[in-house]
Amino acid sequence: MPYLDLVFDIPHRDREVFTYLMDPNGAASPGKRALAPFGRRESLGYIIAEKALLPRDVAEESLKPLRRVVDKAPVFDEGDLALARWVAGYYLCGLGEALAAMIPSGRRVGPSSSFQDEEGITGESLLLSGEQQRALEAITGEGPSPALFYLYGVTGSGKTEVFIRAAEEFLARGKSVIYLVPEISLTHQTAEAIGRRFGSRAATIHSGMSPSARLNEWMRIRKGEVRIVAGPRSAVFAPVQDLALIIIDEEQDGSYKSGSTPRYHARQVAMRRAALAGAALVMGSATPSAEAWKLMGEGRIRRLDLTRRLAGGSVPEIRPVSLEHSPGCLSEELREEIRKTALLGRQTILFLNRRGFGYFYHCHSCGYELTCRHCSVSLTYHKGKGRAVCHYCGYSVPPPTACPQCGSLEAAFTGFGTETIEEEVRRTFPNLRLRRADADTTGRKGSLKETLEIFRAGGIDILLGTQMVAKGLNFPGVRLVGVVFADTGLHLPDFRAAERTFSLIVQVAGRAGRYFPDGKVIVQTLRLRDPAITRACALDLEGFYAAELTQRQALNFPPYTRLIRFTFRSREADRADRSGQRLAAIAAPLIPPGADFLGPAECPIGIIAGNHRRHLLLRGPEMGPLHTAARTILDHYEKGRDSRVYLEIDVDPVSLL
DNA sequence: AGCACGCCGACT
DNA sequence: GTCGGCGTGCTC
Repeated sequence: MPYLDLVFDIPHRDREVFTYLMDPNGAASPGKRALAPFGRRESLGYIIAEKALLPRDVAEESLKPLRRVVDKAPVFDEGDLALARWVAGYYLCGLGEALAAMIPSGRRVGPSSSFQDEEGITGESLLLSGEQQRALEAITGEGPSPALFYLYGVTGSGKTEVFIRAAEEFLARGKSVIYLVPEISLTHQTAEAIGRRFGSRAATIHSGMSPSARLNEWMRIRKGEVRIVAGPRSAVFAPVQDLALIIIDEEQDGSYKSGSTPRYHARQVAMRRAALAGAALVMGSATPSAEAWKLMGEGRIRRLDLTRRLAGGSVPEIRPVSLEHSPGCLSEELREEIRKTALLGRQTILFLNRRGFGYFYHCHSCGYELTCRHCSVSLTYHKGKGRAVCHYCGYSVPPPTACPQCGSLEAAFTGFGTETIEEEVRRTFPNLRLRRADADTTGRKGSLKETLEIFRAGGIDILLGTQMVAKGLNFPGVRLVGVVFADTGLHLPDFRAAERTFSLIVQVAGRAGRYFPDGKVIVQTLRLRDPAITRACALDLEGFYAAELTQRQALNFPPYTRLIRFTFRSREADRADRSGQRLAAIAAPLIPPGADFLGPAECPIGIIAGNHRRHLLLRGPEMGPLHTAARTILDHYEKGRDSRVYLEIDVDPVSLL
């Protein structure tokens, strides 16, 4: 066939498929990538089809030949293409953008593989508890399709072992498994464990690998040499043969949602892939997302409970403590428990979801606030760097010695971050060994891993950190967990704020006393009565989700509705305003029955890096009609759009900031 | 998303 | 006069 259809990784406006002349060697075929003359340059394109005839409106003379075919063997097949088409349709992006997100960008396939076969690969099979055994049988047994499961169990109840056993069972049947884990924190730990267990039959694909290493693993997986792939969200696209099971660990984790086009959610893609392949899907967490909880309640996902902590641990005592009358950021109770823990020769984790030393500079005389020049957020003082820094764009200034506006000395940074805590803890407990782990201390590679290893070995008494110490880590020596300030994020104008706060507290609390019955958790707060905090401290999951779902339903928010978010960005505020208003005017007559739209409005963070931001939310009970409406709206919007306004589309947004 | 073309202000 | 700022438009 003389012609080839290609797509490119560009946001498509009107046209997205480009036709080229077949290359003379005939090396080109669908599924391979090729360099092609594209505009005034050469671009890497994806060959999606061959064809014999040209559409009426295309002249043969306007076609160019390919420059060079990049791949010896196809990097994607019909199934991948079908999935890419679904991603492009669901997330309203170009087919080329979808393919680019699915397939590693490496050009050359080299040697090496993630894991090697070692001695004793088969060992370390633990005896399962009754609950674990029943869960395993449900997942691996014959059942109605689609087989959707949720392994719901407290931290330490042995979810991972059930996942691995289920994987083993499917591998024994000659099938393949994808095992998804959240970004960074759990990726390496789990991937290593999978590698140890499955040797060269396992592979991992993660952001730390070079593009060629990723492509290499990708090709091994495609050839069927690999039967189990462990990795973060992009691993949901791994081209395994005979897929029979997808595992999603820590299902509620935000890193499953992509932050750039296509803004896909690995859970959504996994459900689609599992359905297409006739595979089972099993998610797991101690704190399911509200979406998953609702589906379990409706019986659309089968819930499998793990209620018992293994390894002799028990549920720790979780005590909410008011920070109101504490002079610093450590309450009397927390200080006392740190002391007691140290005397027992055990370890403490302190958690605070905020970096820096002070996050809000305020002048009591004139009311001045120190904010970023390019973003509408306040600057955070980082003592280590000696600068006041913007966490959104990196802009920084030397910390003022007096109010920059009126010169008053009644001006200072208030509020605390991990650096503040570090200083206070060192002052209060000069003899205890403390290490801080946050984005500022883990800049260089491997430093977090090193800190965690020292902590595990007992070389640190207190581990202080942000999110990165909160999840999935098991340290037998930990007795005490202190949540320094649980309220961060609760005030955010985001309908998921309570859910995030709740699940973070429960997750962090799970780090305490996994192997001993005397675990203690202290949750410091200024909102002792906030239901997200009281219910988290009582480990009242049922109560929290019931109340949260009632609220979501009353306010018409997910999971009772679906959302599509349109975000407008421009250097000029009025251009962003006008584009938002224009989209609203286009949308108004096209809103499906039962649906509505919110906005346009200024985004909660109105300016980031000098870009003024406005957004509009399309909301409705079903995604189907919303999609149809959104496509029509976008078609109209494209004609006569302001070229200085950037529009970003987010289907099922997780954050509205 | 690139990448060139083109149309206005600063400088030799 | 021209160098280069970036705004605009096109890509088989």
